[in-house]
Amino acid sequence: MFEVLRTHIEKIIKLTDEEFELVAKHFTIQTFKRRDYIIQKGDRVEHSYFVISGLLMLAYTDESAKQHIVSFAMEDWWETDFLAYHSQTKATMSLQCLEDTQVLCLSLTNYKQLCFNSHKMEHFFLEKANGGHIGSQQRILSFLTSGAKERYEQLLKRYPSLLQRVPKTLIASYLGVSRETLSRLYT
Amino acid sequence: MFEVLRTHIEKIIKLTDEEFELVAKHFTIQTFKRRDYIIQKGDRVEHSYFVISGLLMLAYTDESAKQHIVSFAMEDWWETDFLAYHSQTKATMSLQCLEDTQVLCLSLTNYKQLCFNSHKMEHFFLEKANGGHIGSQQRILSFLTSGAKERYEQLLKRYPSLLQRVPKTLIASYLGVSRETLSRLYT
DNA sequence: CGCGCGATTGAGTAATTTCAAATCTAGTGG
DNA sequence: CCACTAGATTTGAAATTACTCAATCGCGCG
Repeated sequence: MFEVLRTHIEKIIKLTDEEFELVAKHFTIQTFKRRDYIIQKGDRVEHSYFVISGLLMLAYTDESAKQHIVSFAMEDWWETDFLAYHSQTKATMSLQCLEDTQVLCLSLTNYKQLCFNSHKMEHFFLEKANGGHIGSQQRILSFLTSGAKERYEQLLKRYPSLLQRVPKTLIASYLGVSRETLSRLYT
Repeated sequence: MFEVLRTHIEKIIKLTDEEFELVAKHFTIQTFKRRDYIIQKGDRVEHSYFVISGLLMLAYTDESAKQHIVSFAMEDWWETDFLAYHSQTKATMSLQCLEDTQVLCLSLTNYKQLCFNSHKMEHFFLEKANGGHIGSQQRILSFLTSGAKERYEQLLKRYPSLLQRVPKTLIASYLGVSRETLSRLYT
């Protein structure tokens, strides 16, 4: 279980066994079933989640009950409603399981403690945050520069497994087009 | 000059005079004129920039020479081509001055040194990176959930001064619509 | 076999783009 | 103070693209 986390962290910083032991203590494990909500709109967001196995979607539901997918989170990803998490406000988005999923949970308190006590871990989170920022910026770029078709191709190129794992309706919602339009793109 | 930076940093962490002295040594000052490029596509990106005064735009130019604005950077903002900066690759975007602008430059080496030597500063950058990630995610959300008109209103609400400072053509390019469409929105 | 979910297709409507032309505005030089 | 110009903005009209709503198709599962 925790080996996945360790491997993940050690892509960025090296930890001794004792150090990793200490880090691991800050996490709890949880398992969810397909369709379960980890976070629902309005919840207090106590944790961020590291996905060990399974697949999540971070989605916003608008006034007319339409879902918009901000992000998919597969194995090795960190996800939560980061705004609500860091600013301790109510969730505006929901985090839902698209498959049976196992996650490691990190409370905000433990996150801060980890950062405060370990320069290395703070560095790790800094790298992750930078990566997240860059990734989101690339996604913004794709909205500005590419039509839906190109965005679709880019997505499949980057995450080929996604098409196998999620219905096209959700892909469409991630791309920002209707499912009908997506369906008509590649004909 | 540097007081602006200090005030900015101290919104997040407190520094003694000596500590700030040390931090300040890692920066250099540069001034640019309106229309100057700070970064051009293809450049090595050596620095990230803290805007003291003036206004920048971070933009991507596509195959058909059309500009797409990823971000405006006003006073108190950090900007650069973060992907190129952190991964030490050539710039894919350009950073250009929309007004005469004064910036503090932080080289990647100095950034790393600062992080390595100062837990506080690393914490500062972590907070900034988290903020950047959250901000970008909100922008993605606005593309998914809102039409161009709403995005325009949100932008003006958040940065009322922007309309005074930049031509609408650029606003349109930031919103992802043609200038003609933007012009027709509020009639 | 038939139900239900997801994907596709069709038709009409709405929104956006493109290209071209007209208008407006701020700053410059006479 | 005025005329002029360059850049910015607006407007018009046709063409494209995407959306909605509805109907149909395909397939796995009880």
